[in-house]
Amino acid sequence: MKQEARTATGAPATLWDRTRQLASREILDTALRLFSEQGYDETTVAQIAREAGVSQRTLFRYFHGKEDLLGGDQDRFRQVLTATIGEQPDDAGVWEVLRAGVAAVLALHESREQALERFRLMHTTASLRAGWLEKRLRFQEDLLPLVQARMGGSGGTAAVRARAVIGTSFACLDAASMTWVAGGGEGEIIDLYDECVAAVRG
Amino acid sequence: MKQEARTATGAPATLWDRTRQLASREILDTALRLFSEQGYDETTVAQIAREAGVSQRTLFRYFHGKEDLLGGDQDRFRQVLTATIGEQPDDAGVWEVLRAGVAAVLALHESREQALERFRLMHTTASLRAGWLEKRLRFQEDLLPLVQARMGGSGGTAAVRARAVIGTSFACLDAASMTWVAGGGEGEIIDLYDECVAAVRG
DNA sequence: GACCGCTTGGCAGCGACTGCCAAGTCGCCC
DNA sequence: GGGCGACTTGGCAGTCGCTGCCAAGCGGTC
Repeated sequence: MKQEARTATGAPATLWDRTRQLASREILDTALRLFSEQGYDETTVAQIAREAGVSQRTLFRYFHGKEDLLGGDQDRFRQVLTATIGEQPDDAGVWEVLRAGVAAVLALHESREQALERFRLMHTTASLRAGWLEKRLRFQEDLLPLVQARMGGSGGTAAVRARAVIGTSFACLDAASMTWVAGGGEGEIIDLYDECVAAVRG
Repeated sequence: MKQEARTATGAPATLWDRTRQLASREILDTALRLFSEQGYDETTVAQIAREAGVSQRTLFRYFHGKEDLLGGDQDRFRQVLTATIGEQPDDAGVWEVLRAGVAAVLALHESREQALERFRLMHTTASLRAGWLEKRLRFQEDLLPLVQARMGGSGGTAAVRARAVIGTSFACLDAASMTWVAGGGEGEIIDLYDECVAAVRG
């Protein structure tokens, strides 16, 4: 499996790439549909593969695991997050920087409905939630040097404090999205996030 | 499998209970030893069962899953946490209350070495970390009503803010324990925790 | 000593996931 | 356009965590 090549227009170059992209979408859509209809744990990978028209073996070549079938590409997630935070102005505070990162990540969802469904599944399925939290923690470690550089302060304890601030930011995102889902998708997640940060720092 | 009965002195009543307790310890010790020696993912449940002298089937009757073999009984965890937080004076602030809960949970470890080894395994093994984070999130939901009652404030948004504060507290515990492990177990976790909270609220 | 209840172990089976191998398809170059 | 090489696909077998089921064994009690 090769890295996907694209032309300057963003359209896939070869037939292979086009089929690959099509298959990927088909699998992703099928998975989200089945998860919504019958629940995550009640849906087997074999069923998704069957209904998407690929073999189970191929499905596992496209995605690293069942969890990846929801939420899609976490690499893109990571890229957007680190890029956004990296390109913030130097004089911006840590909290502003992290807020920008959160906003950028939230903007990745294609539609409000899709975002709601994904968050709903995530917060109601223990195994999914665990997986998400784990990935999240890896993002935190990625962000550590970036944030640490902005915090300055005394050397020895800089890492702890940076970790704490990043962890808090994500915890606020969790609290916000959870509440957003509980409220049926009313309002904006980022507003809830702001309220969370205010409550913590208040 | 029945609930374990104990006499007034705390000693197990029947022979069955005593053997059960012995088997439980044997399994737990074997698991921790093997995890330390060869890693969590590299250790199979079958191996633990074999070396502990029980069948695999019995092991799964004692513990709900492989994850429970590290960190032991999360019910006790939950009990201590909610009890400690519940019995804090009414005029104590949310942050003090949560700090007391964290301290009580940290005090549950039998020894410094055991705590260090557990945290080390937890923070270096992705699957374990995921499981821990998931349990943690369930604790957060348990604590939600207790904390929310203490925060008061305007009704509509009380839940979000309570979730954010609890999440932040746990995030600080994570940051503290991670840094503690990275430092080889130097100093006290609770001090690092305090520094984290200060950094966030500062 | 006999009966009842709880525990134990083995077996079969499911679901996620991986390595391996053979067959098929695409792209490119002669 | 044919053929070669690169890449993808599917199937099979196997591992590991985990569960349900059933028969056998042991502890406690009358």
